[in-house]
Amino acid sequence: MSGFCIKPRGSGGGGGGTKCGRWNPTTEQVKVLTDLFRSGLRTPSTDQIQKISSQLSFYGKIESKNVFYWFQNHKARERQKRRRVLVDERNEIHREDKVATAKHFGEINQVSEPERVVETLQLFPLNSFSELESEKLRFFAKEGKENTSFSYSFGADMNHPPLDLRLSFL
Amino acid sequence: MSGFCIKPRGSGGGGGGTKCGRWNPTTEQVKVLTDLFRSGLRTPSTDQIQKISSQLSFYGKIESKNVFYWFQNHKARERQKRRRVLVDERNEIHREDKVATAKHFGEINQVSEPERVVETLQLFPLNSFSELESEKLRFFAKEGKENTSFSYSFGADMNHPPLDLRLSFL
DNA sequence: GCAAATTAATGATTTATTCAAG
DNA sequence: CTTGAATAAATCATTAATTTGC
Repeated sequence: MSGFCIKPRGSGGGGGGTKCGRWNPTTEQVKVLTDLFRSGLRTPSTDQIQKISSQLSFYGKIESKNVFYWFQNHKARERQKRRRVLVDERNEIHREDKVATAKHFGEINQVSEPERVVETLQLFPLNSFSELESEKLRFFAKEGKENTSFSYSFGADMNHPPLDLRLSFL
Repeated sequence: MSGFCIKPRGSGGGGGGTKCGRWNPTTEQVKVLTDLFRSGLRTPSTDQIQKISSQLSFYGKIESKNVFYWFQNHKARERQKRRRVLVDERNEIHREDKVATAKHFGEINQVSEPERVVETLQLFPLNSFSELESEKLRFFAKEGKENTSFSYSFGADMNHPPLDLRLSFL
């Protein structure tokens, strides 16, 4: 009966010799976990975690928390991956915001001049909405009680205007 | 005159499939909106919506109603997400065994004197957790009952046992 | 071929949010 | 308004891949 994890880590010092520092899943374990994930399992319940762990223990040392962490990490990193792809697409396509992705393969209207009409936007009637909007938006026409001011400052990208949102809410 | 959206085609009968019909927020816009949401804003007033929209128009085409809908949708979806989690929990566990939380694992660091009680770890039984873990994983500390059976079959490698995962999901 | 050095993956922790009870 | 519950995001840390010099 060789111990599983003999010594997590020495307290001080370099904590060097960590032998059994962390779970190292076998390929079988990873395969099962991945398939479960692909089957749609995202955040297994405690019950599920226990069962999975129990089953996977056949293939090697494993604890429930490993399963828990695995799903957390895998889910997060899949999402991260997706997000990055989307961001890349957005960045590469342009900031011109035309719906470049013709998901709807409908008639591709050649918006030859999307041309940001920003200037017009600035003229946007600041105290009334379009008809359509007014119908929907008059419901919250109850103005809020402005108390504090909220200033929003951007990170570092000076590509955009300074934009300090001085909104009279919050 | 909501003419930001260049009408791709006046025809269209129901005015349906307008290509430009849908607002496509830029990452900057989303960032600002998200930050506002995180700052506590849930249902902005008309004034607030106008100001936000006005500011965000710097980054691309946007209308007030977009802001309005964004907040409505975001709020609703956040809530929906929570509800969904709760429902899942209730359906699958509906007991004291809450969902595994990472918070409950965290204890390793703060211990003043870790004390090499590691040997206990060696006793780690395959279907229960060590004391240390049990403290953290007490949420796992319940064995499940098997409702449905989920049989998992491996590819080809017979190096492993049959392994039929009997999990109560899917 | 082989280790030391470096880089890429990924397991494990910590931190910041969210909604909603009390 | 405060706090409980539960992440998910961000981060830390260690292991495996790989590169490199010999």
